[in-house]
Amino acid sequence: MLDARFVRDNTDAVRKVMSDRNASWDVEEFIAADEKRRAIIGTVEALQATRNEASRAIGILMKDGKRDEAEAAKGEVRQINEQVAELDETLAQLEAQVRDLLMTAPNIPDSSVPIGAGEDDNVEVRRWGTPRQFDFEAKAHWDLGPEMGIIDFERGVKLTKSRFVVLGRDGARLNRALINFMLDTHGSRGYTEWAVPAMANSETLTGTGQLPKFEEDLFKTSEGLYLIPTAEVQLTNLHRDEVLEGAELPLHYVGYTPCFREEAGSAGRDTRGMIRVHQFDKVEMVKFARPEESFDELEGMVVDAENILQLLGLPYRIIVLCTGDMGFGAAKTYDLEVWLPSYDNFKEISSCSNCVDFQSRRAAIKYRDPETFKGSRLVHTLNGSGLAVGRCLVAVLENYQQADGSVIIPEVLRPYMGGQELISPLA
RNA sequence: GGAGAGUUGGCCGAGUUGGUUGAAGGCGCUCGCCUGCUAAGCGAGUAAGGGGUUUAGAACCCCUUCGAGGGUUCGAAUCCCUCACUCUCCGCCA
Repeated sequence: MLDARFVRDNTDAVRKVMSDRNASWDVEEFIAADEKRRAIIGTVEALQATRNEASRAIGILMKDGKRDEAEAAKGEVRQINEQVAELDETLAQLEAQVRDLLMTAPNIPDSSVPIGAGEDDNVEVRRWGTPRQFDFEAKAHWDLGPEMGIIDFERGVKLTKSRFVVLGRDGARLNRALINFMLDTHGSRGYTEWAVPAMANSETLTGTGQLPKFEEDLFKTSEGLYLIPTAEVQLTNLHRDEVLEGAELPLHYVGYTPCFREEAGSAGRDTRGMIRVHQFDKVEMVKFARPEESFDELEGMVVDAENILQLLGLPYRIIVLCTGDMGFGAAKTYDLEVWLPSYDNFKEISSCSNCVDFQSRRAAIKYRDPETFKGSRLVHTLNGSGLAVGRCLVAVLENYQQADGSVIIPEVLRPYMGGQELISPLA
């Protein structure tokens, strides 16, 4: 959520930002509604002030036993209340309008973000590793997995529906090994681990920005709860409506959860394999930081995500998303893209964003630091995948496959698989 | 799922015959004093959100908020209704 006062005072800047972002957000409508709203608040509060005073006077009259005078004053107050009730109705409408507008406005990109229309304008920052040259015909995971008996697309459909997958045998173990490896690695670098519910209520989803605008992307239960699309939602909302101590910042959190996405509107994209499915596993990093340090923390978070890929020996590149391609709540986003032979290209495996105060304003996450300022201020929140487990599994299979149909297990994962070095093809 | 008790400021905790109670007291925290340092002690301050004024990184004024929402009333933390959550007992169950 944007700061209403900021929008009010920087209409031109906001207008430009919205166009940079390809967002159709009506600045004029907001300004008009907000102005009306504030005017009504003024009159309502003036009326309330006189009413409060009159009420107090009645109390004194009653105490003094001046019944008649008190009764006369009551009528006057009743009239004021009628006026207030009437104004309150229009005020409620205006407040709803202003809130809805504010809730659907995307975040303002940081000045360092490249301006661009879409994904073609994203800028590559750096690369690591060299994509392997295969001296045999490399297989895509959607062929390799079923042949090895470790990915079962058909039974995923049978059990649930399309875009759900089953992992079997060493595929299931590899998945679990990846999760534990990622959690342990981040844990050893100072991230506190959490295990959180896979379902969340609407306040939680509103706090991180999925609601109200993106409800169609979420699975909803009959009780009005939602399946989480990412652990970011839960890890960030851990501190909703809390005031953190400045001395304990920055906080570095990590958690593993399954993630659920409707993928409404992505029909036809990445339909083969398990790149885009309704349920996938992900290890997520979340940080709470002071405003002045949040962009440094973002760089650090990218390094922590990279570290996983480097330890796994998977080639990747890093890009900065341009204004037109950034997510709703982000002020700046780096994507990590891993090399996938089946795509003959890099594919997103992590997205690390600094949301600055966009989420903390919605979720009321603040911090105090008496040495530096009075009262409390909004913290900055950051989140990043560390990493998407399913896509990582795919990357391992495809990049480490051998001519005989087996797959070498990266060394760092072997301790998590009982020392096993190889996933063998089905006999 | 059934019965009962509860939900007050950063924390603990008073306040239920409705009326200067946004709320006693304590802890914590901030500033000052005192002591050779620390501790103890003394004094002062210390909620959030919103609107407005101004010599505007600060100050002042007003409104709202005592789990949430609604109702009664001139006036509600205090009375009534609905919901959520917590605790205790019972039932059920990984």
